[in-house]
Amino acid sequence: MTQPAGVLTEERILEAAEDVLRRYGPAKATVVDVAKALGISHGSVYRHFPNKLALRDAVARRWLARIAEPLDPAGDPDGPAAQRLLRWLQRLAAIKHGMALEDPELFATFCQLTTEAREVAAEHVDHLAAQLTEIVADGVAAGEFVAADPVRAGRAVLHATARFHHPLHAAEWQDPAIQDDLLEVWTLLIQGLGVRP
Amino acid sequence: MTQPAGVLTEERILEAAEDVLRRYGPAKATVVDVAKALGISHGSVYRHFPNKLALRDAVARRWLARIAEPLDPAGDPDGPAAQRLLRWLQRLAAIKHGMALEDPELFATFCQLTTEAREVAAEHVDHLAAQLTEIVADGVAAGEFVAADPVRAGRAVLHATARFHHPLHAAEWQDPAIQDDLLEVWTLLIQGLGVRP
DNA sequence: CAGCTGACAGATTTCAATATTTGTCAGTCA
DNA sequence: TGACTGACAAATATTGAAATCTGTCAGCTG
Repeated sequence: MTQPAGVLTEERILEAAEDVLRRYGPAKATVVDVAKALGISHGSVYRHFPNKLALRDAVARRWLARIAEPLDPAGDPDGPAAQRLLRWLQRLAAIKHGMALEDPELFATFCQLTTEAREVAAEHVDHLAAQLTEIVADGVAAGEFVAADPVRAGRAVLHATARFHHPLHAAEWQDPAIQDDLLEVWTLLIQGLGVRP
Repeated sequence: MTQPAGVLTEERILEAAEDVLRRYGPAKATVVDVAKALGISHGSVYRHFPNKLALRDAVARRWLARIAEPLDPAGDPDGPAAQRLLRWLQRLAAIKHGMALEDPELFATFCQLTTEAREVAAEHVDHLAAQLTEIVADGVAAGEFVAADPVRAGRAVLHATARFHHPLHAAEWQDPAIQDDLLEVWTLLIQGLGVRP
């Protein structure tokens, strides 16, 4: 429980906080627990974070950044934009669905944390939308897509696929048809109702 | 509290149950309350509904039917399918957003009831998807849309617009930009990324 | 003196006793 | 006879006293 010293950095506090949240869940995790895990008094934690909420927000931010990082379109630059878009959506869905299936309790913790940290979640949404914008813009540059405003189009794609990545819909991910549903929505988005296939 | 007799019909019990749910909320509403409102003993309620859950499901079913009814595409048969689709989506959104804004407590009751009654909610989703399918099929018949399978397309449109009508997203409806977001998604769905405007 | 401790007040949570509710069923009543 | 009652057991919810937690700060320590 008492960890050998080293400097007390925000990083180390976050590490411990994440651990405690994992172990006890969001309802039971206390600042005292975090301090105990670090072998310090809980007062010290307040030297680095103004309050418990800020600490939680910081944990949520790290968590979400870790999700967005491997999705960066720069990591998958080849092929038609339509296909890259599909791969991006499927990867995002796979990450979330994986979390939800493998460790439902941890996922619940994650959900609660992120829905409470509205600001942080909004940043994350912006980040994801920006990644989609990049793909759409590439598609436009390649003459593959027509989009007057790739920024708005990127956001619209994210919104249209909320059911497949928004944690609120986690319960629906149990249904194996969810994969097909995503494909179907993607098809609509790409082709539009007005285009011959 | 004690209502004059008349025959004790399921209809009257549902009426009373809905009233009690409205008044007390889902957490406090008891079968005893419902019986009291009808001036009967709570045992009598169990003569018509096997248990409390079935009673709640029945209330939820009525509630959802009342939402779906005015949306019937047969009530708005004129104009291009794309416009009818937009009107349908906007009407659905307006109904839900209106409930959420005007009487948040009642809406919360409604949400809890429907998320607990998974079966009933699924029926409702099917019902809405069928209405969308109708519009899409009309569009295809008129040569306005191309959709290999209007049933799947209808479902896809409903899924793609979940953010705008699914009660889970109610918190996001506070943002006035939600109207524009819907328009944007609709545009994508109708035009597709691949069509010149 | 910068970084930490630990005692403290007020807010929040826990826990166990107490009360209410659900669902059943033998019996009443018209 | 068939619709209804009301007493009952088991499950669930409420309550309030006790315990814990959050956030502060005066003072310690290296």
